[in-house]
Amino acid sequence: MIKSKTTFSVLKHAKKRCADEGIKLTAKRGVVLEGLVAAKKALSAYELADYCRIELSTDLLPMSVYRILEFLEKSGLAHRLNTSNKYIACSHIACDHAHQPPQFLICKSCSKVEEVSIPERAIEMLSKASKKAGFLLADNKLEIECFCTDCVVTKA
Amino acid sequence: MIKSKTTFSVLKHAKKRCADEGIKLTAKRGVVLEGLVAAKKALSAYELADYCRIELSTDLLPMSVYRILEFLEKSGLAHRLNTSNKYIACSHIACDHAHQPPQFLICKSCSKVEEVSIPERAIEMLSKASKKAGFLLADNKLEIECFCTDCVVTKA
DNA sequence: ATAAAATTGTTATAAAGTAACAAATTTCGT
DNA sequence: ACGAAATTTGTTACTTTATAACAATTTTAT
Repeated sequence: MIKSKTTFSVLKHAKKRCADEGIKLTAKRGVVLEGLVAAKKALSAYELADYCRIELSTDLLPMSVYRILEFLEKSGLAHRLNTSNKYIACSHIACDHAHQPPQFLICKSCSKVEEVSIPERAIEMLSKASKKAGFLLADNKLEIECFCTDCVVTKA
Repeated sequence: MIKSKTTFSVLKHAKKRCADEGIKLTAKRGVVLEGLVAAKKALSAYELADYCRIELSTDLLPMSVYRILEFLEKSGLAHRLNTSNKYIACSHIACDHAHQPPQFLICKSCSKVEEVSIPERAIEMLSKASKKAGFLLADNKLEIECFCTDCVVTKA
């Protein structure tokens, strides 16, 4: 399989970042991350295991995939989408600056995911409304169910 | 088991509403809804089956529970929380007026759930940010991960 | 009363996720 | 470089979550 320039470049950044921060990106972890970056969409742990086996010639048991995904998430290289039980590569791996907790727009129809940053002001309003109800925002992560433009068009 | 006044009252409202709207709230569906209302928290389908068996003396196979929950959701009597794969009774069963799509504050520590309505203005901001990224909000449902006051206190 | 539709029962199985422990590898102090 | 400790990976078994497929029953409407 020929790695796209983009995937290659993202992985290079990831490796550099791990080296800098003392995060151990082992061979297997690298493969899982590569799969996630190359897939360019959210994948379940099992789908990712399939992807690694078929596209990257690396056999991985689900248990290993889960463990590695947990690691990648802690290291900020991947995100877990709780609404779909899938994982997606962080879209900021190749950036060097720090980032806000992400918000995700998830297409209900085709599962396309976009990582965005909604205005600070909107978060504040959520925070305020929560506080009023006796809750404190855990983080500013948000998973928002949407339809992407493509799916809206084809449906109309 | 002695039904609390509240549960009883909510169920009465639910039955009336179903009668009015031609929704068939059968005996089993009634039991599942009763369990959900009485539990006063989000339950998985399996937890709910246990609850119905133990507290309400009604045996229900998971398959049935899932089917009934699907029905209750369509009828607006219950909500499915996608982030936790659990279900919760709609907090507006006893009201008669129409309601907005709900937002949920979910305690990451104790799973307590509060159904709220965040300000229209906040939704607008989300909608706008989404549109900018090429997504259309599917509905205004939102599941927000929080810590409830109790859990924040006990942790501090 | 009876055909059609809706609901429920039943069995089996798929899919998602985790626990527990063993083996291998890496790290680090001496 | 050597061996103890820590980390990572392999392996097996299992739990939890969810659905498919079809049969039996009940309800609804004509």
